Parts: sequence; C-alpha cells; structure tokens
Amino acid sequence: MAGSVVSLKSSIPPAEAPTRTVDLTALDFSNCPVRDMLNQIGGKWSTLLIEALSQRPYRFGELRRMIPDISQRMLTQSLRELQRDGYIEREVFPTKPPSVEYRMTDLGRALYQPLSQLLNWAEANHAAVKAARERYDRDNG
Amino acid sequence: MAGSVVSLKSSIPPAEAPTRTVDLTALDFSNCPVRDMLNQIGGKWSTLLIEALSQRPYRFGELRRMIPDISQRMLTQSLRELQRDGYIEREVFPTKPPSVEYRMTDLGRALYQPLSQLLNWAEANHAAVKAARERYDRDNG
DNA sequence: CGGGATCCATTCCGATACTG
DNA sequence: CAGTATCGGAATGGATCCCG
Repeated sequence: MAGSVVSLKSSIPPAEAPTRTVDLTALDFSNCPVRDMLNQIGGKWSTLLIEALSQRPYRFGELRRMIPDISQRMLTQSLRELQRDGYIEREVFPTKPPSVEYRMTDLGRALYQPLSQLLNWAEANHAAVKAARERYDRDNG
Repeated sequence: MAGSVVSLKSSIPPAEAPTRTVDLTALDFSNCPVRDMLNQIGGKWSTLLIEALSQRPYRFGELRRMIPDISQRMLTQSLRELQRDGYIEREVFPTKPPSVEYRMTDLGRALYQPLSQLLNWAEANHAAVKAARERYDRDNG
C-alpha cells in the first residue's frame, strides 16, 4: 500500500484534461490512524461505550448491566482497545472484592465532540436512510 | 436485543442512589441505523469513497485507479451499499463499451458534513492516539 | 468497461467455563 | 467483582475466473 498521494487525472485525453490532485494519504491505513480509528469506532460496541462514559465514570459491572447484550468478553476487549487508544482510563480500587472504574480522558472527550455530531446526524436521518434502502430493495433485489 | 431504554442505577444502596436514566435506544441495532450506519462507515473502503466522491462524480475505473489497493469486488460491493443507503447514485451511459458514473446525493453531502469533521479530528489527533498506543504497549504486554 | 460468481483466508464476535 | 482462556460460527475481505 504505502503512503500514496494519488495523482488523479480524468481518463479523457491528457491534453484537455484538467489535472486534479487528490490527497488520499490521510486515509491511508499504514500512515495514519484515521482508518484505524474508524475501524475501532465502527466496532460493534465502541460507540455505545463512549456514549455511556461521556456521561460519567462507570464500573465494569454497571456497564455490563447498561448494555445487557454485550458479553463480558467483548466488554473487556472493547474497553481495552479504547484505553489503548487513549480515549478512556481504567482505575483499580484495591477493595475486596476489587472494583474497577472507567472514565473518559481529555482525548476521549475531544473525540466525543465530532463523534456525537455524527451520531446525532445518523439519528436524525435514519428515516431517510431506511426509505432509501426500501426503495433500493424494491427496485432491485 | 430489543429496544431497551436502560434504567441505570448505581450499585450503591438504592435509598441514597440518584436514579439516572440513560436512553441508549438510539444506538440499538434493531431500532435504528445509527449502529448500522457506523458499521457501514466503519467498513474498510466506505469513507475513502465518500471522500473521493464528495469532490466530484467519478467513473468506476477512475475510482479503481484512485484507490489501487481495492479489489473490484470490494469496490462494487462498497458502492452498492452506499447507493442502497441513499448516499450516492449510479448512472449508466449506454456507450460501447458502457460507462458508469457515481455521484453523491443530497443525503450523501449532508452526511459528509459531520463525517468530515470526524475525519479531520482523526487526522489532527493521530499523533496523540499513536502516542497513547505506544505508552500502553510499553507499560503492558 | 463494469461488473457477477466462486473460493478461500482472516477477523470478529458470542457462548461457555474457569480464576484471584 | 472483574476479569482470562478456549472454542466455533458468522461476517468480512481478497484472488481469480468469467461475461455482455
């Protein structure tokens, strides 16, 4: 793959074709985490967790009860990935039995700004998307 | 799963615990396309295509050359899904050999507003995420 | 040129069982 | 309570061949 600044010419003869240059590097997998990030955000549970933790810190068991459909395996894994990317932090309290709390970091709160905008858009436009799908499925398949 | 408005109480004794109610319905899979949408956007190629088509319409082969790493199978499939959700449209010109053009719809352009904000954020903060990952990987396994 | 069909590798995710 | 370990099915994505 390798960081590619794709030079983009129309397939019409070069002479009259305006040469446009599009920088797709920003979305290149190997160079930057944009794709990586969206891959992570696009995971089945990540946005749900970010949404929940954007409110206040929660303990593991609380999150689990909030999202009954998540398995503890995926809950652990998703939290670890969010933590690894620096969006949330994990604090262990040495009680017996131990309790663990997860909270957003500054980076996570920063991410939440544009992310919540996108989520709001999605929520506001789900009817349009649904309609488009039904139209497509009717006309085609 | 089923649409769940999760009633969320802290695990501290109910008497003194403030009862908070968090509506996670918006992110429920079965109810609304927020999760669906992010699933789609989180796909390996979708954002790349939306980014490209937000500039101007392109033909199949042009897109293919712009993104050399995509297979024609995934290009076709990704374009179909974006079309199905109403973000792009497809026009066939009855030339010989046939040519097909893809362009953004109004809905697609609307989506691009919050989406590009998120992409910009990701691009601007990739250093922070990278640093967080290295720190995590060093401190842990 | 712009696909469709098929096969295969990888990754994701859920269910279950066990632990400090 | 908050995990870890293991397994198997499902979904995702890539390679290749074929077609009007």
